[in-house]
Amino acid sequence: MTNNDDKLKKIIAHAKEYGFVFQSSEIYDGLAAAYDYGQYGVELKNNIKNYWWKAMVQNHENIVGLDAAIFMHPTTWKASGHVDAFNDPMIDNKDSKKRYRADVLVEDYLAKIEAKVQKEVDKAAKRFGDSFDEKQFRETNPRVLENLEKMEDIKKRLYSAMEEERLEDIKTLIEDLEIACPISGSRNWTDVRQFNLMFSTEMGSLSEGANKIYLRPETAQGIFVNYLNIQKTGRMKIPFGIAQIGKAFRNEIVARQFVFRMREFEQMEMQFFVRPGEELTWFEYWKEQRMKWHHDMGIPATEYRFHEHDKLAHYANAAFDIEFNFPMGFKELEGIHSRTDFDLKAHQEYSGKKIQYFDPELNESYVPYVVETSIGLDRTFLAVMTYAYQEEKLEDGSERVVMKIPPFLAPIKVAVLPLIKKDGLPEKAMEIFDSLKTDYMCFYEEKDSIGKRYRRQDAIGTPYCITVDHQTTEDNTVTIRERDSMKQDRIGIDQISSIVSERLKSNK
RNA sequence: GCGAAAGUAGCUCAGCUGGUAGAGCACGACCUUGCCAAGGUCGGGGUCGCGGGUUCGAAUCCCGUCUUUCGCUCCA
Repeated sequence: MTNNDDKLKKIIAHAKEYGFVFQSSEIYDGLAAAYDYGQYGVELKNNIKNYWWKAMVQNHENIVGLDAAIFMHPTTWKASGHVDAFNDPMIDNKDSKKRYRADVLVEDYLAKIEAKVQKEVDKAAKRFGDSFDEKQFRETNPRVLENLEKMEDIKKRLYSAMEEERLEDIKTLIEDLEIACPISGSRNWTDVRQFNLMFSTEMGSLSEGANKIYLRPETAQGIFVNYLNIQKTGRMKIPFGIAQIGKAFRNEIVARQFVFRMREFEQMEMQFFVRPGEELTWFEYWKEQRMKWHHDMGIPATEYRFHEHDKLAHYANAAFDIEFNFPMGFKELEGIHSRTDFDLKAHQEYSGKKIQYFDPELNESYVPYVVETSIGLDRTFLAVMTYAYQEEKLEDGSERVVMKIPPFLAPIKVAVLPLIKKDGLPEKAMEIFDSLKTDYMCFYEEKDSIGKRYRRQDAIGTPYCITVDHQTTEDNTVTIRERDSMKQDRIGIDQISSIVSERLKSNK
C-alpha cells in the first residue's frame, strides 16, 4: 500500500519533471483536480487517441466517427435523466457527518405536522362517529387550522426557494423550523449546496432569454442526438456504430488521484446500434474486442481484469468494467454497457422526432438497442504511465528511470545525437534528423555527455537513439540504441527508417 | 464538507531558542573529455503562499486566509 502510494507519487513527480503533466494554473497555486498535458504528455495522449480511433473507426467498415459540441440543448439532459437525478440541494450535519437532501428534511418535517393533524382528525372521527364531517372539521378546528396554515407557509417558502435556487433561504428555513439531524440530534448544519454533477453556464442567445446550459457530463448523448443524421446521411445499416473522442465535465465532490478522477476529462466512446434482442450477443462481442485492444497495446494481460456491475444503472441491462491495476489498486478504466433503447426512446419522446430504423431483412421498424464502450482517455494515459514507469538497477550498480512506453505510443520515436558537438558531427546529425522528422516525432540534442542524453531519452520513453560518431562521416553508418535493452547496433543511415518503422509496427 | 499535514530557487530540501536567505541537483556561457546521469571556471535565478499582528528587527513567534496533498464522506 505504502509502496504503491509512493509509486503514484513518483509517477506524478516524473510526469511533471519531464513535461508530461502539469498541475493546472500552477503559477496561481493550482486548481484542484485539473491537469494540463505538457509537451510529451500531449504526444502520448494523441497516440492513444489515434490507436483507439484506428481500432474502432478505421478497422470497422460499419463504424463512423463524430465530433459533437460540448454545449447541447438543455432538453438533452432532461431526456437522459441527468437533470432530475442530479439537481438536489444538499446539506451536511457537522456532527454526524451525514449528508441529507435539504428539501427532503423539510418535507419530512411537513409530514410530521401532517401526521399530527391526521391524529387530531382520527381522534375527532372516533369521538363523533358517523356524523363526523372531516372536511368541515379540517376547515374549522383551530388547532388543525393553525397547523395547516403553518404547513402552507413552509411549503410556500420551500418551493419558492427551490424554484429560484435561493439556497440560503432553504438553510434559514431549516434553522427556523429547528430541524435536527435524525442521527446526531444536532442542529449544527453546513450551508445548503447545490449538488449537481453537471456544470452549468448561461447561453444568452436562446429565445427564451438567458438560459441555463450544461457542459456535457458524458459524450454519449452527442452520439444519440445525431443518430438520425448519421444513419441517414451515411446510409448506415444496423448493426453499426458511432465513435467519438471528446471532453466531458462532472462536478465531482471529491476529485483526486492525479488524472484518474478529474472534473474535466476526456472520453473515447463508441455506441453500437443493434437489433432489439441481439444486444447481449453484441455485448459479449465488444467485451472481448475491447479487452483485446488493451492487451494488444503491449501491457501484460495480468494488469487487466473484468468487473461485473452488481447494481445496474437505470438505462442498462448488462454492464462490465475493464479494470486496470493502477498504483491505488484495480480501478475502472473502461465500461462496456448494454444501454437498451433507453436513450433513443427518451430522445424520441422529448424531441417528438421518430427515431426508428426500418430493418429490410425483418421488414419492420424498431428503436435500436445500444451497446456502449466508453473508455477514459486520461485513465488510459495513467495506465500506460503506471506500467511504463520503471526504476532499474544496472549492472554497474547505477540506477536509471526508464519509461517503457510501448514504442508505437512513445511521444518521441527517435532521438538523433551527435557523439560530440564538433568535427562536423552536429551537421551530419542534423541532416539525419531532417530526413526522419517528416515520418516520426524526432528529437535532436547535442548538449551534455552522450550517457546523460541517453538517460534523458529513457526518462521520456524514446525507444531509439541514433548516435552519430566519427565513423559516420567516413562510411555513413550510425549506432542505434534500443531503450529497453540498452543494446547498440551499427547500421547504415539508409536503414534507420525501415528498422524503426518495422519495430514500431510489430508492437501493435 | 469534516479531519490531518504541507507551502523557502526549476526539483529535493536545510535554515536550532527572531538579526535583512543557503546546499545538492537542474539551468546558461566557456574550457576539457568523448558511448550510458564526467570535471573545471564563471554566471542567472527566491519580496521564504498571501494578509495582518507582536518587535528596534519576522522565513522563524501569534492570528487569519488561500492553495495543494492524504484520510473520511460522495460517486451514472
